Amino acid sequence: MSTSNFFCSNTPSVAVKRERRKEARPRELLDAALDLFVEKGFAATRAEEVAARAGVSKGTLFLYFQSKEELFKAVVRENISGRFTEWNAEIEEFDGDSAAMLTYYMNAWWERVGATKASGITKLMMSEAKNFPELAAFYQQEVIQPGQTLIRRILQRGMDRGEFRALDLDYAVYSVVAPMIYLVLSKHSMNVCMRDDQLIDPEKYIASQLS
Amino acid sequence: MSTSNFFCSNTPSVAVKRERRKEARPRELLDAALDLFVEKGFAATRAEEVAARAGVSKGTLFLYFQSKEELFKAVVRENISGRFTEWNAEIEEFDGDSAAMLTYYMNAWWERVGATKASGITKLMMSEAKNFPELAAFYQQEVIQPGQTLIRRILQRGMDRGEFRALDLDYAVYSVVAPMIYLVLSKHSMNVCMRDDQLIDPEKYIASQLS
DNA sequence: TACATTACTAACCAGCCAGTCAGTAACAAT
DNA sequence: ATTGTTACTGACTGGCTGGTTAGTAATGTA
Repeated sequence: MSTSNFFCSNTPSVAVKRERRKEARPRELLDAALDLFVEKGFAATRAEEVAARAGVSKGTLFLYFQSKEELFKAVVRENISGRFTEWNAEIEEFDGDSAAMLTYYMNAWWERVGATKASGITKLMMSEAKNFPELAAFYQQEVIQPGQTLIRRILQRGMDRGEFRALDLDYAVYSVVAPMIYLVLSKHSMNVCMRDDQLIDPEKYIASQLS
Repeated sequence: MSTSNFFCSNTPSVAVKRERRKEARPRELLDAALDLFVEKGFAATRAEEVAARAGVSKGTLFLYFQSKEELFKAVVRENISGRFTEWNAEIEEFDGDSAAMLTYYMNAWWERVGATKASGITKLMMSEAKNFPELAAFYQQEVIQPGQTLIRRILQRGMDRGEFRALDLDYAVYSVVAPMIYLVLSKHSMNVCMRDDQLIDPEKYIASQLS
């Protein structure tokens, strides 16, 4: 204790100037949380660490988000499920053939989610779903359900317009999703053992899946 | 407290008869550990739980394994890396053409590892490697390294005998490994969203990869 | 039966972390 | 300046878990 008093005059120059920015905090916290969740997983990410990266104290984090799980849900909404309304709208006004539409959406998804940090969430859910059933349920109904519905609508459109043959929808949806999942996993899990030139070229891969 | 005293005479009939079975404990603990690690991941599996499933107390677990990480390493040795010596030996005496050899080994791997609980270890490492660098290093040199070497030997044999065209070995090894990884992941991560009839048929899948 | 050995247990400790809250200081209004 | 509001902090709590150890009881021996 005497020590801490003795030295405390050395460091106060770095004394953090406390700021009040109510508007900016949530986004900054969400950004920090996305980074850390993707990097270390949900369980292994400590709340204090998220707060520190966002430049606030742990207390502040819990001022804006009720719990660590709520923080995670907010990250998912911000980066993934929030986009479904936008995409569902785009479907209405798209007027090419359905194969082109499918290609467009798969590439759009890759650009806006697959290629970004957000895709780490997918991998995270796969590894931790069992340990956090509530989050798994949330993800199921907030991401998987809407995603499958979206693809189903495109496929249905193709069948209605006579562009696709009659399909078992459940199976066909999976055929569309599986390669995208594979892309994401190879991006997030196999980087370690792959050289740059071994990385899959997403655009070619998507094209090759649409035979 | 009065309550616990009050009721304690009800349950002692189930009083566990303590057994001394020094020989059997390690295997029982390893089996329990494999189950739980695969089911819940490394970090989320509690030592006491492993002990309980093996029918001993936590103290006993640490009597046989120095730490949780050592327990994990032992599980990996028991279920994966222990088999490499056996397989390396088999290579010597195999006398078909190298394509058949490759098919044989991929199917053998699927039967003895991929299709069993042990394949869950692969998924586990992918999700938790970053949080446990020492385990990652261990897995790298105990599993990935020998595995790649094994495949390399087969490919090299094929090239030496003029059965395979000249290959970039690093790349070719990955081409062999990737589909197996995909098989394992779809087995452990996508069961939730796949119906039985959607599950990939491993044998056909392997065959289709060998074009 | 008496004694020795040791596999096994259960209570305990130390450290970690999500979540809380009494207090502090930044800013606004007057 | 003075006062009021509230965004923000950091010390604290309670619960959990990896690892330890003093003690207990199962088994062998004579």
